[in-house]
Amino acid sequence: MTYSLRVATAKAEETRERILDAALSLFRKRGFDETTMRDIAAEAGVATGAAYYYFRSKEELVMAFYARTAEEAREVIPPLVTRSHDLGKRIRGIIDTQLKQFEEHRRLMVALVRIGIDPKHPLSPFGEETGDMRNASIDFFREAIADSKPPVPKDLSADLPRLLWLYQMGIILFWMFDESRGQRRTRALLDGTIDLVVRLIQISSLPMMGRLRKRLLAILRAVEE
Amino acid sequence: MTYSLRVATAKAEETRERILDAALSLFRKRGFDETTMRDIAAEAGVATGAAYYYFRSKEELVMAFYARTAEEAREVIPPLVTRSHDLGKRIRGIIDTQLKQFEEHRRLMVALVRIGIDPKHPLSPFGEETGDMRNASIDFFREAIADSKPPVPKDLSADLPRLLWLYQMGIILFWMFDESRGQRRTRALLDGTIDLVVRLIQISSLPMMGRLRKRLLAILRAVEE
DNA sequence: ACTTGTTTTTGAACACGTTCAAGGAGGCCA
DNA sequence: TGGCCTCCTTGAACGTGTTCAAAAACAAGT
Repeated sequence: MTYSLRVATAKAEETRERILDAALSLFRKRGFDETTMRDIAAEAGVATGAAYYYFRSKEELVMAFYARTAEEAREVIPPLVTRSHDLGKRIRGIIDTQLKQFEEHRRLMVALVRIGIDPKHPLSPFGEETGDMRNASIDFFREAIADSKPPVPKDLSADLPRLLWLYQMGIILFWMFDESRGQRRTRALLDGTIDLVVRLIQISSLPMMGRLRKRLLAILRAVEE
Repeated sequence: MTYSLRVATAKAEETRERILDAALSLFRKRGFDETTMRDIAAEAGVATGAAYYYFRSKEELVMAFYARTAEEAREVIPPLVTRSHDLGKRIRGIIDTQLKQFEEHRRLMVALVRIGIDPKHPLSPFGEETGDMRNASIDFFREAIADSKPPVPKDLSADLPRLLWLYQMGIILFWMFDESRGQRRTRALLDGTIDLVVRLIQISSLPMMGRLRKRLLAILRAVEE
């Protein structure tokens, strides 16, 4: 799941990397729309068509970047989660890490959203092709709610990770378009809502709230069919 | 705010309408991406460039459709809201009406979302240029919470309409990609969540919950700066 | 009717994402 | 060495959204 087509030899791998690096460098300097595939190929010192030998589309270059960071995350996040039992801190840690990874290319992710919001598109975060990456990401949250303080009721533990992942996607979306200095509006949103999420889980854990939990889960089921 | 450029004469208005109708007809038959501007112009019996005299881009053709339904909504929704005091029914009515309006062109709206999700784009529902339409839409909800059963606490009445509008946008987004028969997953989502929203407003209205309301509003302020 | 200015229409031209047929480059076996 | 196969590379060509200079149609004043 490295989002690259055919790479059999070392030289090919090197070419692919050169193209991806050229692309990212230009994207950062001029923006996604302002960079042409011809530019990228020229910068990488190959013919125009070469990029399409390794990447199916311009957007897939961005996806390759995303996949690269996702691999990094798989090494960074798990140890981070075990560092504390506080649920809020764990969630915050996961999200902060991802944001930091994307930081340099914040606006670039817009290109992914534009096409990815349609679940039918191959590169959609909701689609099939990205399933492995998505599941890995969801598993971060699965780890986070295991043995956490406050504890998560058993009947939520199957679905909550997916809901938290969705929450994370929302935050990232907001962050991408947050032009405030240092993206401090996103900080405010995180500060306010993570607390809320944890509190909500806590409240719904009360014995008297079993009915509420069942109702919420029923909605979730109905929506997912 | 009709999303049309220069229309000085009646004949021009007629040409514009012919182009828009040709576009919508083709979009519905073949889909947005599969329809070319040359197709549209040919169908309307004009030269390729003519479409760009009336519409700034292919997407603006979709926006013109959206604006058209928005005008319709302004006539249909207000009387509908006064028909009942039940907050849930009112909200449901507003959303159902919009969905019905879009029904025939459900997948078409994807084209708007793709570019509109970026608040910087002129056609974004969050941007400046669409402000009038957005405000009109928000006002539907302002009417809905006035004199409603259950009543809405005063300190929420300024912000709640915008929040409900956001909720509606989320529902519409979900609906656009809902391929279940008759979009019944969206129905399930509505059935479940409208009740929840109303219940939430109800609970937060309890006198003891003044602090919670203040906290939520503080988050909202911080996020909006 | 002629002039002048404005609105509308035209279709060629441009830029860019993408495709593809053709041609190396390098290995492997006879 | 020659033949063959796979992997990689090339750059021209295609389709499409969009622009634009020029022409046509029209309106109004004289």
